[in-house]
Amino acid sequence: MARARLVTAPPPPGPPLCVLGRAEGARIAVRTLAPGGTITAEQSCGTAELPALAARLEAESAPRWVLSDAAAWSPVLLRAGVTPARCHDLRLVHRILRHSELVPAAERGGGPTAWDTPHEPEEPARGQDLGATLFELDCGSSASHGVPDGIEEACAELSRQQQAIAAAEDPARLRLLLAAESAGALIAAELQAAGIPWDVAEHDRILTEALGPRPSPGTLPSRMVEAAAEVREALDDATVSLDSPPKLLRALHRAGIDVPSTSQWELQGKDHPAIAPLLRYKKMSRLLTANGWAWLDEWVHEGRYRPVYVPGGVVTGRWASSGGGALQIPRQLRPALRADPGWRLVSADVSQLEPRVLAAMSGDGEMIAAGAGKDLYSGIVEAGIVPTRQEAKIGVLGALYGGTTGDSGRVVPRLRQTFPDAMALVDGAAATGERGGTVSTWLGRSSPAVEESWTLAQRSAFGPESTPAEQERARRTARERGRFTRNFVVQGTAAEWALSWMAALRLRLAAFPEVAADERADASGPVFSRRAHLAFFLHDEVIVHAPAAQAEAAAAAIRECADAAGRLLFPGSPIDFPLDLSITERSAEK
DNA sequence: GACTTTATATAT
DNA sequence: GGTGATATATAAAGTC
Repeated sequence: MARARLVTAPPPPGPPLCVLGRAEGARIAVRTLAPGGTITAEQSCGTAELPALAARLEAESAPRWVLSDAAAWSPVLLRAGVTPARCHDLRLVHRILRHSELVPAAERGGGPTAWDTPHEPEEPARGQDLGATLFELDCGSSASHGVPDGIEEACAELSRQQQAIAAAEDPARLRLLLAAESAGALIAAELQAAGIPWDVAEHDRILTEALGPRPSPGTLPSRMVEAAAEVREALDDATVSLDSPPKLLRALHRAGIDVPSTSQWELQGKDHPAIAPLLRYKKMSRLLTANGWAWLDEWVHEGRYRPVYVPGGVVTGRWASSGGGALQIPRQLRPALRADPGWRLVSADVSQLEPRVLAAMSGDGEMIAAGAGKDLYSGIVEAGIVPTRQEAKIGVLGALYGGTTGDSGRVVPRLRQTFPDAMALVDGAAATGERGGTVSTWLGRSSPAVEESWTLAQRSAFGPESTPAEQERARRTARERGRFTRNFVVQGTAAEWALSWMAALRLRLAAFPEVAADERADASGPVFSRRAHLAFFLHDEVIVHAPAAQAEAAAAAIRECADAAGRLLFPGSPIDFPLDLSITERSAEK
């Protein structure tokens, strides 16, 4: 696997690097480096002058901005309307390099350093309070809990990272990943700044329809009160709490309903008059507590929902979010996403992203053909492999997740016959994981290594003095890890595709012309009110908020960038990534 | 009382 | 006797 490198890779061609960092006093230094690493210029300014200086350098040379943590620096720049085209996020890059199998172990860095600081969920991350980070920059408190942000520390870390990248097995591939990850950091900051256009009245209407009118504080909405009364009546227990699983479970047992838990899945199908109202109550309770009026008050201001996105927040490279459950917005509330007057929502999601990514990674011609230009699951049906689309879907998901029982267990062996290359890739990843090994995505993000205790437990379980229970437990944890690594390679590569898609799209949209002053969507802020911009991202789906006149062009850009992402990751592959795309004023409940 | 764990819901 | 991945959020219950 590891090929000897006989020559040092030449420095990559490309734009100059501008490293941003704190200098003496309250100054901020901007150090310009040629691609080879030599310093060609250095300037400094106060915080207030930074946006002007950054805007000038951006216009002059479109550098790659080297930022200790784009999440911390972006708000300062965005407030002043500066949107860097490219960046290198030292914190995110550090995390990838630390684990990547493409990087020789000696170059991955020793023990944890200040650069391993995880994303800090910023305290006032709600409302339009983008000034908080600027304040932190002013008073210098961010250094205490964030990554280092001094100019010398940033340059030293950059230099260390460049050395690790140059020593990597496939530097060009790794650079793609690092550029995509860094672009993601800029996109996340911009998504938060722009916000999701949110129709409070529509949200309130959905809540009122489902729950009854907004109740006074401390009381339940009328339809929940009614459902609760029906449940208590049917259980013949006038006081039982429906919100406490243990108490509810005991009450169900007293009424002769034999269920192991109070979950929806166990309840449905039981024949008892309490079941139907209880299930209704649970649905309503979920809506009220997760996305009710309190959520609306807390998270939506001036027609925008501004969640905090956390790029790379999931081990596989997927994004996480913090605040308001942005990635779990129930489909029921989708109609509350509504474009501003005169604007449109251009929504696009990739059909079967993960199976397509698997087909491309493995070069499985049969699987690529099954999805060519159409629904991949239907393609599997048409090829005569399974009788129904539903079975095709269950089988493919079983292959990605490691399902061995039930319906997926029955279908997966047939897929293994039909798509040997694709299945060999995920099966291989699972086998590596079961052995305690590390697997990597297409561009080189690697799964975390197992704990030493895990390896020891596995070893001892198969030694002479182990009990059957010990062996069984070891086998189970090994299989669990196999399912994790099996899924890691596909989910992680899909995340890389999605980042590449958005990174390209972001640059395309930024080049759109500005609309006239009276056509702006002011709530999106000074930067994003003037032209089509990204407004939402969810793993395989984007929503662009666009002036009506730019909606068609935005849709075309979304499609072209999906094609471009496919070619970037899988050059020469016939794989395609068809989109479901729509231009609407209001997001549709799917 | 502050903190952690469990149960249950949601998304892909 | 367990048998499908990755997550976040809430509230109740458990722990110190």
